[in-house]
Amino acid sequence: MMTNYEKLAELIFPNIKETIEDLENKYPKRDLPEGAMVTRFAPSPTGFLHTGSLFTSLIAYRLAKQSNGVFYVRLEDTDQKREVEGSDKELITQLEKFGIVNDEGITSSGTQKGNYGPYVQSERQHIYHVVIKHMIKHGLAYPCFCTTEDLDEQRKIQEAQKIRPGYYGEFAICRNITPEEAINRIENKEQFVIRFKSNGKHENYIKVHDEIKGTLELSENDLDIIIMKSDGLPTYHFAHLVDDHFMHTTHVTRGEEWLPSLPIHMELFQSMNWELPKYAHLPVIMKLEDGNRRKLSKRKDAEAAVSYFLELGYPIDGILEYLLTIANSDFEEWRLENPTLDKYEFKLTFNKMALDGALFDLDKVRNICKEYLSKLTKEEISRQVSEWAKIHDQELLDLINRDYNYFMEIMNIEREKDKPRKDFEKYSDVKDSITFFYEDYFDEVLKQPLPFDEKIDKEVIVEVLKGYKEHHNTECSDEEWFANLKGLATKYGFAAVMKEYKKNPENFKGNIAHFSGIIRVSVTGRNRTPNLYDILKILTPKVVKSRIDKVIAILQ
RNA sequence: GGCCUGUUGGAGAAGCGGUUUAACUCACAUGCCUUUCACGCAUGCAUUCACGGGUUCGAAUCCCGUACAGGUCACCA
Repeated sequence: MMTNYEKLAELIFPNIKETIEDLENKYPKRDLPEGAMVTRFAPSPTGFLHTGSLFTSLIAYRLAKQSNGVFYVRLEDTDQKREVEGSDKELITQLEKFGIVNDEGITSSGTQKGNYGPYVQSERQHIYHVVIKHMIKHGLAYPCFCTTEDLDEQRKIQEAQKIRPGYYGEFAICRNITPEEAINRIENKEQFVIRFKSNGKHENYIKVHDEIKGTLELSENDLDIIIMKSDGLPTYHFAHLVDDHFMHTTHVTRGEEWLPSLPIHMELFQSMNWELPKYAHLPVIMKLEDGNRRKLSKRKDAEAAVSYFLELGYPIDGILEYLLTIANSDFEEWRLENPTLDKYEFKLTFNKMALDGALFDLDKVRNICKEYLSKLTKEEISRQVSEWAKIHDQELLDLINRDYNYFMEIMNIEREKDKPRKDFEKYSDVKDSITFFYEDYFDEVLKQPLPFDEKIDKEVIVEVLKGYKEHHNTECSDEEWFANLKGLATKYGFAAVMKEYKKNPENFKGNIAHFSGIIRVSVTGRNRTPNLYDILKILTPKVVKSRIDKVIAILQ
């Protein structure tokens, strides 16, 4: 003999034959070592990867990896209105660029992998319906026939009377509808949603535990929240219950905006008698505007989209290291003590996570990237720059490909030593600082006035250049070359020693800095460069002499 | 507006009742070194931990209030 609840459930879901038990059997407990964490990243396909999402997914990913657990990606596409075509693949592709590769879930090619799928919520409708059917049968959920207008009106009344708005208690009109009436109305084709029948009391406080924030006291949930929309798709709260249960998530990591809905989730899990996962509500990355903090916004802040960094060519590892420094406050110190270890040797912990969101600090990102790039070998940095150029800068790529070994030598200037240069923070900085190594670019430079020091007369410059050209020789050490340069400087009336010049500047035509500056400007077209000796050596004597001739010709 | 959370220098933060006259990193400033630059080195940058009160021999650390900031109150996630 069927109860009326059962009849109602049958009427709404006539085709659902599976039971909760069937699902439990289909998605058995994962066989994982003790302490392994199952985490997930659950984006909605509403656009490209946000810097904040990269942050939360990095944490989820590391938590799983460092505990030999599982990290999966589930697509939360239950809101068709906001969906952006193709953004799901884009999300995964970008995540993969950062080395965040999921064990299960959706892939960049549009397929899915793993035994707990489907990992796309719109494909899981059947599963949600099994659970909802069960809940209706057991009086845990009910159909609600209130229209959006009804709800709006009720909200207005509540606000006017200064009562807490929402669908609860006496305001939850449809919870008292008998199954018989509900059956009638559904048979009359009335639209409905399914609501959860809450047993909570708002006056009761419950202790909730968050891995990061600790134990908090929140009001018990008493809202009869919607679990299934009229289009048959689940709402977030319900999908969270079902998916994280059957996918056996151990730790739910999500933005802290979810904290207030934790009591809802707790009651949901409790009603099904399912084990509650652990929750970690992560701080959100902020931005300072007019003295106020606000969330990093994709619309207002270029750096909110991960693509910004990719396009400008910030090194992936630099970004990741930065995110790790804001994820765990002791990461920076660890990095200082272990400069050569892989960043993932560091173990992320909840108790070192910040309670509130850090301001996104581009200066610090820059510094970390500079530091990172300066430590790479010439092979590695050359490879990274050309990889980037392939996608983002054809002109640079052409330059590199003229002679890859030449390019590598340029990149090697003052590299691979104790105190390497730190002047690249991103790949897009490279082009401008290497163009003068190429003859056609240098000829362009010569069309503009050269930035010689104004204190030195043109005639002197020409004289010095002629003299230097005669003696130019880099077939020796840097020290020898510079000693020779000093000798030459003295010969032309320049002070070889700075201190002597400073004592009596009027006794000299200039100092060694001026003297080397003449060579520097003539050969590179600029007055700030890396070590001159290295540059001269790479350019070869032939090119150096030809450039000096060109400059002399211009000056005369 | 109700509820929740937070507030240590410009930024990230350590500290969680007594060698803290508040560590460290970034930024900034000054100086030194130096052939320019980039490094490097040195020094400076919170007499005080949002404010007010309380507990205590003793508080950034515990309690209360105020202010400010953030989050949340959808058939969005």
